[in-house]
Parts: sequence; C-alpha cells; structure tokens
Amino acid sequence: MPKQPLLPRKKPRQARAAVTVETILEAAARVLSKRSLDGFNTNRIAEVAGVSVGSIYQYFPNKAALVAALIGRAQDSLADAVERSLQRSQGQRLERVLLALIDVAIEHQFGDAVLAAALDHEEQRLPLGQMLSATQHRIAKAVQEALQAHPELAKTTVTATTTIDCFTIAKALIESEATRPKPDLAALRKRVLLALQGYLLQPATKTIPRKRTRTDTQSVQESP
Amino acid sequence: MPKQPLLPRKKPRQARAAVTVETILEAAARVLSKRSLDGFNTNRIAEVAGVSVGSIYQYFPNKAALVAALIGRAQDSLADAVERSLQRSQGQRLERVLLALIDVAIEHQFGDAVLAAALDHEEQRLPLGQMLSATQHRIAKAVQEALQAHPELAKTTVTATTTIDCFTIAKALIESEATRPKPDLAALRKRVLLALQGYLLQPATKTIPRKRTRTDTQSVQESP
DNA sequence: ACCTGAACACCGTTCAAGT
DNA sequence: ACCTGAACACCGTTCAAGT
Repeated sequence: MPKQPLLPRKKPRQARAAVTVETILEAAARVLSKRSLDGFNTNRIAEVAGVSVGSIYQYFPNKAALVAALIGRAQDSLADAVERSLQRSQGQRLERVLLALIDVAIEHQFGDAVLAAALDHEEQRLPLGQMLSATQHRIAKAVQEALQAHPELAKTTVTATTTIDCFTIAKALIESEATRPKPDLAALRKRVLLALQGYLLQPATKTIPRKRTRTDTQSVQESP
Repeated sequence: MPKQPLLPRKKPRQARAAVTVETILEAAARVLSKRSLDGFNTNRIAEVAGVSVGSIYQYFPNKAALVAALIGRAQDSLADAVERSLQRSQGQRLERVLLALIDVAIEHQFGDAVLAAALDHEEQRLPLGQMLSATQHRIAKAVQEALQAHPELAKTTVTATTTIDCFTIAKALIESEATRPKPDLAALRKRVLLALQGYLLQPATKTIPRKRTRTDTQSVQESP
C-alpha cells in the first residue's frame, strides 16, 4: 500500500538547481499540454527538460508530486485572477460581479484546455488533502466575503458551502462545454450566470418535506 | 499514437465463454471498488477472476475497453432507475419530480462510492465518443420530455442543453459531497434541489449586455 | 550539492502452445 | 472456440558513480 508523499522532496539550494526544478516543471506542463495523460511519462519529461530522469527524483518523490506541484501553480494563478477580478468589479451589480468571475473561470479553463482538464482530473484522484487548501481557502474566502457584502444578496445567507457550491457548479458547466467539439463561449457564459443567479437568488425557500434521515439539522455549514 | 479501440473484441459464442466474460467484469468491478485506480491492474483482475491474463485480452482489446464496459453497465442501471423514478412521480409537483431524480442520482453515487467515482473519472478521460451516447440520450430524452410536459415549467423552454446542464450540475454537487469525510445527504439533497429549481425557474431572464464574441446567435441548441 | 544513466521492478499486451 | 502463461516492451523509481 504505497501511501505516496506529494510534497517536494527538498528545495534546491543552489541557483542552478532552482533552474533545474523550473525547467522540469515547464517541461512537465508542456508534455501534459501537448499529449495529455498519454505520453506523460518521466522519461519524456526528462528528455524535454534536457535533464536526466534522476534529476526529477531529486526534487519530487514521485510523478504524482510533480503533478501536485503543477496543480499548485495553476491554483495560485487562478487565485490571483479571481482577486483582481473582485477588485475591478467592486460596487457593481451582482450580475457584473458574477460575469467577471465566470470570465476568469472560462479563461482559466480554455486558456490551455488540455492542461487544465488533465490537472482537474488528477486533482480529484490524488489525495491532496490539505496541501492545496491554503490557496483554495484564500479564493473561497475572498469570493464569499464579496457575496456576503453584496446588497442584492442581503436576503441570502452566503455560507462557505454556498460559495463552494457556486464553484462546483460553474466548474462543472465550463468543463462540460470544454469537452464539446465546438464550444460556444457566449452561450456558456449565459448558462453559468443563470445557474449561479438561480442558486443564489432563490425566491422564498419554503421548507421541503423529505424522507427521514439521520442528520435533520441545519443544512448549511458555518464558514471555517 | 495508439488510437485504442474501446469496443469489446468479440462476443463469446459458447456458454462457458459468456461465464468467463461475466467473471472478468465482476472481478474488475470488485478490484476497482476495493482499491480504486491503484492496484487496478490486469494481473490482479485475472487473479481475482480466476482466469489467465490472456483470457481478458480475448474479449477486450485493452484495459480501457474493460473500463468502458463497466461504465456502460453503470449507465444502463442508472437509466433504468431514472425511468422508473419518472414513472412513479408522474403528475406530481415539480419539486417531487426533481427530488425523486436527485435521490436516484445520490443512490447511484453513494451506493458504491469508490467504484462510481473511479468510473466517472475514466468516463471523462476516455474518448468514449458515441459508444455510450445511446443510453445517455435515452436518459436525457426521458427527463427532457418529463420536464417539458410539466405545468410548472410552462414558461421555461426546456432544451436538450437545459437538461444536460441539470445533469451536470447535480452530478458535480453530488460528487463533490462524496469526497468529503462525513457527507450530509439530507443537506446535499436540499442544495441540489435548490440549484436545479434555480436554474429551471428563472424569473424573467433579461438579456445581458456582454463582451463581443463570434457566436451571438441562439444560445440554446435544439434537441437531436 | 547536484547530476547522471544503467539497472530493477512492475504492469500492459502478445503469441505460440495447448484443450 | 476457448484458455494458458511465459515472454516482451514500456515506464516509474533507485542507486552507485561522477562533478
């Protein structure tokens, strides 16, 4: 049962080593982006990076850790884009705020579709656990605060779960469109907006009679 | 560039061969369900099935085809459950109809969580193309017709895209909850309902000014 | 401290030989 | 027609040897 560590094995201490690590990550991204998961093997990565396979294993304990590092980078870049977007759309109508965020997400997915899709899949499969949660919490918190503060959502309780659901919904619709032969981004944008507005601006949610279950308490969690 | 075929290589002609195929598929499902993608190798499958590796390759051209067969089975079983659910909830309020479908989806995902999650991921990664579309179209069509005919959705145009979006949204929220340490199914059920109702029962969608794009035509596709 | 690449282990797939 | 399992190819990972 190989409980594989996903953290980098050690940090480069010399300048040239830092370059090596950078080169490896770039090569990995390029290989993943060109041929997706097939052909994504350490030998090819080493070849593209112009280093020996052994060098990869000096810094990453296994292939999964390499992928985890790429995911971390993608998350960081997304987090920056989200925060910039929130700042730019401050004080605007909710529709504008949401559209701006949707555009960020679409750009993130379609900017390098193959890479983004591959990373998304690996993100699910790897037991990343906490590793990425720092950045993810950073994004989620920023969005949650923006939504909570928005006048049009005065009547909506925006919990952490609500925010994460919005991410989940938007991501799923965007990824789904990305797998189509001829994506229609304008229509996609509308559909995601509709879904998010619908989820957030629900008209007077009446309590629903439902089948018996164990956990019949408060349905939304508090923010951490 | 191995464009791998995903269809079964040949059908068993003798009774004992049919048993072999069945045994292989069951073993594959069991292995996948126990250890997910790690440890899901042909040698183990053959061992669990009590046959030789060679036997697997008599009926399936590669490992992916085996997975594809499992996915096909899961889809068939889901399709049946959906159709039964629609029949039972005929004539009921929209909320009831949706909740019944949501329960089917939740049961499908949580019934064998590891297996379902693994199959979902592979479903994305493999170029299944048409292969499964038969069953998927069957499900989608049944749901679309039920929604279109529903009085509460008289004002909503329920296209094929609308229906697929509902599937995408529900599936994403359910899968997301499935990865949590302690899933709260009652709360999940409510959230999915909220999302679907919000998407379907949108109050007077005003047209939205948006950035210029090529495709500025009708945003929803016709049903096939 | 960093890099190399041959060597090892594991796993997908094939094929000659069997019934 | 079906089944077997040793053999081959490929790829992840290690490690002794180098700078």
